[in-house]
Amino acid sequence: MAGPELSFSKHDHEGCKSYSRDAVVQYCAENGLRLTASRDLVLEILLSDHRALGAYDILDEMAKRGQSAQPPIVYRALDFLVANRFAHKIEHLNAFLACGMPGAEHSPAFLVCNNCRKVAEATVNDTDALLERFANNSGFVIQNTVIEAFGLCPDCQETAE
Amino acid sequence: MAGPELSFSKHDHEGCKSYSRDAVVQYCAENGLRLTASRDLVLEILLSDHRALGAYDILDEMAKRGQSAQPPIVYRALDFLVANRFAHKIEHLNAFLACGMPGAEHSPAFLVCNNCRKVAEATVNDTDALLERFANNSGFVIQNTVIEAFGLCPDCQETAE
DNA sequence: AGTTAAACTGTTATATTATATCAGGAAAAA
DNA sequence: TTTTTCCTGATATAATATAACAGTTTAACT
Repeated sequence: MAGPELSFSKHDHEGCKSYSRDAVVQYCAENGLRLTASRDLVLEILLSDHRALGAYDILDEMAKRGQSAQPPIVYRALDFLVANRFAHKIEHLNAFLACGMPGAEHSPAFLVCNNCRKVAEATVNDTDALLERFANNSGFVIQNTVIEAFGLCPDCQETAE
Repeated sequence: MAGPELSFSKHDHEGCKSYSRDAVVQYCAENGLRLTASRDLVLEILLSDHRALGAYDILDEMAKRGQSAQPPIVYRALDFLVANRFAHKIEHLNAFLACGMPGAEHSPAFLVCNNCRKVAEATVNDTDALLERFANNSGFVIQNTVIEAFGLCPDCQETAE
C-alpha cells in the first residue's frame, strides 16, 4: 500500500489544492472531458479540505458562496467527478471527497476519522491482491472495491485523552 | 483470509439456515440478549438467502408473511442484529445480510455479485493487518473496517457469456 | 406476588439522501 | 448552419433512515 498520507499532517494545502486541480484540468483536456462551471465549483469545494462532505453540505456551501443550486446539480457534478476518479465516495458516510491522485487508475482505500471526518487516501495493490486471491478461490471476478477504515486520526486521539 | 465461501455454491441451505439461527439463539442465551419476535422475523428473512436485502425489501417480505410493520420496527431489528454481529450491512448497497458466523468477533469482507446480489462473506485478518500497517504509519487507530468487493459470481459470469 | 426499572413495540411524523423527468441552452461535430 | 450531443435548471418525488412519545412487556428487586 502506498499513498500521500498527508491528510492528517500539516502541509501546504494551497499547493495541495492547486496541484490537484491542475491535474484535473490537464486530464480533462487530454481526455475530451468538460470541467464545466458547476463541476469545477463542486470540485473546488471538495478540495478545500481533506474532509468528507455530504451532497447537501456541498449545496449549503454553494449557497454560502452565492451559487445556490438544486440537488440534481450537485449529484450530477459528483457523478462526473466520481466516474472520472476526481473524487471518491465514502460509502459508510454517504459523503464525498476530492481524490489525491485525480484521474489515475487506482483502487483507493481510506482512513476516515470518526471524530473530525478527515480522510487519508491510499492505493491498495496488496489488499487488492488479497481480495483477488479470495475471489479466485470462489470463481468470483472483482470489478471494483470499497475499502474504508474508521477510527481516530492522530489529532483526535490527543483531543480524546 | 478464510471463510465459508459457500454462498455461490449449491449447498444444504436448510441446514445452513438452522445452523446460523441456532448459533444466534445460543449466543443470545449466553449473553442475556433478547431475540424478540420482530428481531427473529427479520433474521429469518435475511437467512432465507445469501442475498443482500434493503430495509424496505424486508418490510415487503414481512407484509407478504402477514406481519406488516413500519420502518422503525425493521431498522431497530437491524440495529440489534448488526450490533451483535448477527447481520452485516453492505454499505455500497444500503442492504443487509445474515452473518455467516453469528456473534463471533470478526472483521468481515464481502464479495457481492453485481448481477444477483448474492454475497459471500470472509474474515480478513490479513487485510486488516495490511490496513493496520498503513494506519500505524500515519498514527491512525482503526476501530472498524468496511471491505466490499463487487463483481460477478460464477453463475452470473456464465449467464453473461 | 407486588413494585420498580429497563427494554422493547407501535405509531406518527419527518429527516436525509438520491433520482426521474422534461424543457431549454450551450458546445461540438458534421 | 444545421444537427447532434451534452449539459443545465427546475419541479417533483423516490428511497433510505430516524426522532419522538405513548404504551407494553420483560426482568430485577423486594
